[in-house]
Amino acid sequence: MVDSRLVAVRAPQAIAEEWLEALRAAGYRPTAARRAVVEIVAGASNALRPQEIHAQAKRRQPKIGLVTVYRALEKLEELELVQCLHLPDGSHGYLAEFSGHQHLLSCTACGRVVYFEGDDLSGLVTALEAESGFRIDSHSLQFEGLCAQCHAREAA
Amino acid sequence: MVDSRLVAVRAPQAIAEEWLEALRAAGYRPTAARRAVVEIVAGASNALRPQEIHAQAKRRQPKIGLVTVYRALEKLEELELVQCLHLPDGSHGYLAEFSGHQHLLSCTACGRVVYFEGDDLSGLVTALEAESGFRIDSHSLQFEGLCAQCHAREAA
DNA sequence: CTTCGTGCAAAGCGTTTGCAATAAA
DNA sequence: TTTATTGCAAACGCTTTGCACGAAG
Repeated sequence: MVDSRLVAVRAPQAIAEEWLEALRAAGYRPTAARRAVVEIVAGASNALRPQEIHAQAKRRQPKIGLVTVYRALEKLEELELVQCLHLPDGSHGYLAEFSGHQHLLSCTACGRVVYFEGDDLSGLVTALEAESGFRIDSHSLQFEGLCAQCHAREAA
Repeated sequence: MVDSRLVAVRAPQAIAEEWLEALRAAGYRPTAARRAVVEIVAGASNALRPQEIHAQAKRRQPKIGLVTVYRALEKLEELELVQCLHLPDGSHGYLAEFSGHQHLLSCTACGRVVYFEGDDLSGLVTALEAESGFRIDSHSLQFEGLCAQCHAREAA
């Protein structure tokens, strides 16, 4: 039996301030546009597409362009503050990257994402390396299903 | 400790004939274009992009179009003969789908793919369902690393 | 003033669709 | 002949790039 543990999420504002500080430390300017993107992604509980982030950001910064969102995400990804995941339709979703090695559980209906950690794949990795001759560097483990709300909605 | 087992691969020609028969059975016509695509994908040891398949297919069927490759892959995927995986750059790679639930181990250097089965994630799934409220439908587990050849080449 | 960031427009890429010509049943 | 299939071109959506304007240090 493998141990798992859902990950506690910190306050979005705290994360946002932390990210802006990290940007500053890396020599990037904490502009209004970047602040908007940072606050949206830090406060989201599911993976957001650049378009969705852009739509939300325009409510705060009406003149912000989609391109600026892409470029802000690029910086955040570079600093390992957000992670990018490939969605089924080929586009990308961005979400906060928490410390440590974690995996995702995503809802196929609403896109909600929950993180967990505590998988222990080391035994499998060792066995595979011995059998295949590969040197295994990384793995990705992702679960999909329906979250409680969507499950209830489906039943109705 | 989790058990793993590498998967034995059948002869490419046998797979190709099987796929053509499956297409026929599903009411699709086994045309020259489809034969080319089928033989290429069935004989590949790594995931191929539509463009790569097209390039190889043109050597047999010079007039074949990229679109035809996409449509052939669509049918093969529908019949669950090939599976499509999302590559890091956002494009897709296609490869033979073997029976049973299997996972991949891919080489980051050369693209070679090895399959394995025997992971047991049921305990983790049960624990996650209880903690998150999700109903988990599927999971994907993928390992990346360097295959023996590329590992040796890197050392040189 | 110098450097970085922005927005716009246009290009790039993988993929999909519309349609007339073609090949299979 | 009837129906599926093909190839071409064009459209599409997501993402990236070039460039001049604007803002931050």
